[in-house]
Amino acid sequence: MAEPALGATARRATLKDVAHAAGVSQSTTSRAMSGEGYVAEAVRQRVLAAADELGYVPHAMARSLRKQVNRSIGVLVSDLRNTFYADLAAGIASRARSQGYTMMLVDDEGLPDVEQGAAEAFVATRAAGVIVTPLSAAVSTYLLKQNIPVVEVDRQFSAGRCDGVIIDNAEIAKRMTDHLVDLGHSRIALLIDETNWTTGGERLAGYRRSLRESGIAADPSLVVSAGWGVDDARQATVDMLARRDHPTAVFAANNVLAEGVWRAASDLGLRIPDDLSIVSFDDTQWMSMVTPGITAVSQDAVALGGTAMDRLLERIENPDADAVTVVLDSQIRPRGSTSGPRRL
Amino acid sequence: MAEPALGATARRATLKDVAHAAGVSQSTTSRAMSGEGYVAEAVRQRVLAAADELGYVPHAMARSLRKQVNRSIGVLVSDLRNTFYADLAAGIASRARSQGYTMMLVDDEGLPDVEQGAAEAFVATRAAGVIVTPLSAAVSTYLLKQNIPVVEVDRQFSAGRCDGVIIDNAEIAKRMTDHLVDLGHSRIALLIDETNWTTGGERLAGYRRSLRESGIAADPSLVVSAGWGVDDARQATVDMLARRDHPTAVFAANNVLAEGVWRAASDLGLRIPDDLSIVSFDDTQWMSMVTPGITAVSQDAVALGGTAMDRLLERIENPDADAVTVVLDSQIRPRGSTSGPRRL
DNA sequence: CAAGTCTGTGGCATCGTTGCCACACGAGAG
DNA sequence: CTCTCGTGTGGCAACGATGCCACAGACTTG
Repeated sequence: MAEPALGATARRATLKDVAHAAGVSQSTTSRAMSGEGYVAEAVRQRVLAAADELGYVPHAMARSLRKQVNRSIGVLVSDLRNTFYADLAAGIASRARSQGYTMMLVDDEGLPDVEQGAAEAFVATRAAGVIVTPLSAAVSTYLLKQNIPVVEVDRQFSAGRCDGVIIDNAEIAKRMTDHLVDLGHSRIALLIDETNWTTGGERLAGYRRSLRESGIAADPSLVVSAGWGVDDARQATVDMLARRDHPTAVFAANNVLAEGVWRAASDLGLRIPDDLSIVSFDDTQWMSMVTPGITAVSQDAVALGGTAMDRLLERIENPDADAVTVVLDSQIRPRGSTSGPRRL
Repeated sequence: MAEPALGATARRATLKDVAHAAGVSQSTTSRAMSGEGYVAEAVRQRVLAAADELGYVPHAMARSLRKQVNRSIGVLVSDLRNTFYADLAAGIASRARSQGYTMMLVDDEGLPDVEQGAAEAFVATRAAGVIVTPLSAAVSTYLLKQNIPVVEVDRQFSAGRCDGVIIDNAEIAKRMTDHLVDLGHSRIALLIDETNWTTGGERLAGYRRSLRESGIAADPSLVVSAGWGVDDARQATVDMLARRDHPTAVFAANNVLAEGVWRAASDLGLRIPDDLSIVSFDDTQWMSMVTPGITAVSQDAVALGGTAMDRLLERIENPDADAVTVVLDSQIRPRGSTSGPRRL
């Protein structure tokens, strides 16, 4: 390939330039490059050589404009710095790439304004589809109205109106709570960030169902709203444990909260699980490395992302099929952070 | 905004449609929407109302084609599942968004073919610029030849030919090794994945320089090439520690390797730091949570990404300025994983 | 030998925007 | 009364690629 002309404005080569260099028309050049339609072998070679010589790369946007198709998708996640979302993105990216799609990624940082802006950007670029961990029903509603296929992943706000890929949060949260109940705990705290999303809502519902079915009176003061950060969760835990009727076990509703709980326990010099049992939603790297390990609900975020991409591709293929919600498996990984409550 | 007509093909509204609905020409509509040029206030209102009514969203690609500018950048990282790269991407994403750029993200999974493919995709979409953690000089060379601004981050293969944002790997690796030497270690292993990238190469160089300046004979068998995964590193560590002349301290060249070392030590029932001192490059979440904590080199990946984006923006602004390499700060976080060697 | 088929090529409209240019109209100046 | 000017509007040619269509030869077929 030739070096760009020094000093020259170095305009990028277009089809026209290639056509001119090869001494044929644009139509023929286009046919030669794409392999569609009749082109004499000698001419094809000449065109290909000219294209290579000029370092020609087809203008994807021009092509996309003309063909009215776009092989790029939008992905909207809440926090790339959280491994859960990063893994999700990795799963989507991997599958998208293998299917020849490019991925526009936006981290909305939990801000609805950013989410809305990203959705508009996806519409503006005429994305073939969007995968989103939604903050509310607004995104999906907007995108569907704009006729863009949407897959909600992790959380669901538009079940029935668009596809979703989730795990059974209520069921697994119930089973996790059952585990603590079976060990003899009756004062079990749930540390949670929000309960308006389906994730939080269902985890809370599962927790409550477990207690109810076990005949344990639910104490509302044991459902603690921590904020969004590690330090908030740490503080909330310290406060909670300072109470006279403190819990003997804590269920952290996600990995960030779990870190806060763990650090609080560490600050307070509590022995786990003797002084306090800890379980968590989301199995992150550190939970299998600390001593004792943290018993956690494990969901495969990469698979979640890959499945969401599969769903999106099928939806693009077949836009009018009924909305599908795929429920992936999740497991409880029992580790050392749980035991029976210490006798008071 | 109106619902899309049921059953109708629901073609997305274009400028033409808005113009027709407002009863004016496309030119006027364009002017009304963009605010450039003369438009009577009454007409502008009418156009805006029509646009809103039709749910009109400008076609970014058509605009980009016509205006010959593109506010989107390409980002190419090696492994989104590694928090280092995820944080890097988060830093880029945040800054890109605030500057009104969209981000196309590709995870090359360490594969040169994927890297090259991504570079071609970025050229095809006429990205305004690219930020890359390169696998070789090939990407930058290719993109620069195509006249696309490039910033290399974390690693550098084209110093002087394009911008870079890195830390001083050699210096900090030397200081980390010094720390071990100061504690009395003389058999210090370096567990490393590769030494061809500037990261690995410089970390090795720093390690060697420290030993040389401390008058410790370098034992080549103590520089161990582990593979890329945790299990490879774990196995390599087990093998290394089984040797008669095993090291008393291990320097893991990144967080993945460190996990392998840590798990191996755990498997072998070694007490840290009494039986083995461990230090690591890259300070990941778990290193401050395990007991004892792992002494590590901490670099702010989010800041690295943000700075790379800043660099790219300046480069786009001023394409002909000399190439700049920004060196960010890094620190050693001393924790409990290091002490003097046990007397044999 | 006329009609039809197959191969190979170029012309041109089109995708959705933008922005230059021309033009139209009313007001104010000479 | 003409001339200029400021305002407001529409026509039209790009941007880069594609694909329909027409057409030109060479060849087969009845």
